Amino acid sequence: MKYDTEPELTEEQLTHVSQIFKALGDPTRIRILHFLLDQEYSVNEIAEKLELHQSTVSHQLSTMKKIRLVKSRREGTTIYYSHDDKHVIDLLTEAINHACHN
Amino acid sequence: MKYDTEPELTEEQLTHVSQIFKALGDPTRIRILHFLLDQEYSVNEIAEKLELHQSTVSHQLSTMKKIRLVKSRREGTTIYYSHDDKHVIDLLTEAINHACHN
DNA sequence: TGCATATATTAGCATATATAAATATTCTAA
DNA sequence: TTAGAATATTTATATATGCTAATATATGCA
Repeated sequence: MKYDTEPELTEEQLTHVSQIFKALGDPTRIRILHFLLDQEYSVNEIAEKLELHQSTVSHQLSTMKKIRLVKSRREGTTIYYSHDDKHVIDLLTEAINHACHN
Repeated sequence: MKYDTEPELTEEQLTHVSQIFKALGDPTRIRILHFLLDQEYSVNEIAEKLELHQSTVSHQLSTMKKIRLVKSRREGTTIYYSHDDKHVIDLLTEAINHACHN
């Protein structure tokens, strides 16, 4: 039996890649990330615009921040979020573009 | 309050895109898809090479087949699987490449 | 200090899903 | 038609996760 010559994935690669895809595998997180495509927004702005509970947005932002998909910036009591991984944004927009003409 | 001018994602786009990312968000499925990069393999070959239970491989292949990530071909009692969405393969390899130098 | 606003965290619930063992199905060959 | 091989399905279990309400924390201001 002959097998592929592709190099095996390392444990780290597997973990990292699946973590990112897992984060993108939820409609709510996709909506949030997509909303942050070109501009930063506060938690409340995101919640209002996307019609989500404040705690839901905060929670999902925190999960995305843990794996460096978004970053935050404080201004008084307000915290602005923006995306923090251009490559992930590229993956997302490519997937969306592909979903369009399909 | 001013909001982004990006077009809102449609329900269909959201569902489709999150479905694909969700499928890629599991290490076992990534290993299987990656193993199928350049060549088709039978269920047993995949199970042996990746050291997974036969039922696990069969189950994961069936979930990926449902959403057209893989396709199958029968030859006697053996069923060969291969990937069926070049674009998803591209997303995967891009993510892996990025994970390498990171 | 005390109050209001914005955000974060906690806890509970419901749902989803990954794995594995056991069983069933499908096909080939004798 | 019957046995064996390959794959699929069923069932059970454990784990993860998304959402919500409630509460906590942090900041700015009177």
